[in-house]
Amino acid sequence: MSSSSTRTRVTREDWLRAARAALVDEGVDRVKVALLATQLGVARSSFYWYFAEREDLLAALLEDWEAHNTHSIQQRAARPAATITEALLHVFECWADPDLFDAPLEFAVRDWARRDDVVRERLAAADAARIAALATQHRRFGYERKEALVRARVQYHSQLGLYAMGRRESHAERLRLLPTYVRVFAGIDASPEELRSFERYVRTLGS
Amino acid sequence: MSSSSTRTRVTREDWLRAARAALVDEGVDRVKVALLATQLGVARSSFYWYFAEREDLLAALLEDWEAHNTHSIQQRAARPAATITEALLHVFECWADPDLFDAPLEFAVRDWARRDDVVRERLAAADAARIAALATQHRRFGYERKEALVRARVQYHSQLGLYAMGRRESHAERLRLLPTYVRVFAGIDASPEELRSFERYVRTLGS
DNA sequence: CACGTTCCGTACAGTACTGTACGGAATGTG
DNA sequence: CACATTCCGTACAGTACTGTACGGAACGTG
Repeated sequence: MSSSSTRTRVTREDWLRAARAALVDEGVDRVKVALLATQLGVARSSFYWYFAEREDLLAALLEDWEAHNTHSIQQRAARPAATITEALLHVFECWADPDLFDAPLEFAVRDWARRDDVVRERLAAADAARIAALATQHRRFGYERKEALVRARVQYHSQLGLYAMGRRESHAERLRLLPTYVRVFAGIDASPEELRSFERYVRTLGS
Repeated sequence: MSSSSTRTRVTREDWLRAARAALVDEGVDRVKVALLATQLGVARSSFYWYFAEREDLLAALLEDWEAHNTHSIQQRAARPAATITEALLHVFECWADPDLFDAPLEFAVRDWARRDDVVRERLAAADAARIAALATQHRRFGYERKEALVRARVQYHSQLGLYAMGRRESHAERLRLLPTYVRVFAGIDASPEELRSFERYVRTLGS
């Protein structure tokens, strides 16, 4: 499936995948062309076919992260909903589905940002964009400007804090606490149908 | 004051200080003898007078962190108190005073732990020891085993989460929210005298 | 003021990277 | 089956580190 028509040994995607893995569990400083090459079983010159230099690889990694994680949130936040609780549950899909929001990658990037000014700015911009998306979502349901922003922040920060703890909630645990979370964030309860709909979504995911 | 009696250019403490700074704002992988040497304005051979090798420096850094941050919490948690609220406020001194709990160092070590198994184990042990100290503190005031542990965890995790956010509360903000925090953690309100006593402590700190 | 001790400068290996140059094997295309 | 294209192996510089060897300058002590 990943093989192109030629007898290409590794693709650009393979390099990116390996680099992302290294970034996530070893940090940027250990994303090295030489290491990835031996890991992939090819010479380093393959790398320089796909990328001009190491920096290009890191830039691509950052692009991917931004497009993926930030876009997932913006997308869910923009989805039409009848009530604020339904709208919130749409965003919650990001926290329940690793395919929508890649938490390990997110925190690897946050580490990276501590030592790289460019990344720090991109991260700050991403945080702002995500919170703005959540605030806009609230405003559509009548919250005035200031309260919408505060609620967006609380929601976003709470979720980041949970991830920062390294706490990996099971789907069961998540579903058990869900109604409470929603009540805290929205100020009102979600309807049983809304909760059931979210549960159905979670059940389509693995584990 | 830091100069010994000889014309020593840099001391072991100077190396440690510089290394700690590098660790905190660049990550372990950029704690390099060569860089610290130019930064301190001496040759690398000075380093090898004080340390056998780079690993020794890192080990010393880890020792310092553990002795400092963990010990501060254990110390405050063990201090005698008449009520649970007073006891809690003793621990809160750690969160208010950077000299007691070095948050930037704490998170630099947490990053480090992601890429080093030994550090990961030491960190896990430190987390456990700190939570145990807080749980023991609760048990002295009548909470039964299970509830004491849960309350200790909530308290510790909440504080770590706040730090993880990079949120730097001012002393004023901290004092304003303090009564609420205490009520949440202890389940009851602190007395006005207890709160005043804590405020006096905070006022002895800079800024 | 000899003399040992403490600390550091210089010089030498050795390793682990990055990026470049070039050639060649495998494939698709006329 | 020429022939260009795609990809990668090998070889060559060059840089940034680590650790070692050794000598010497500066001070403390008898």
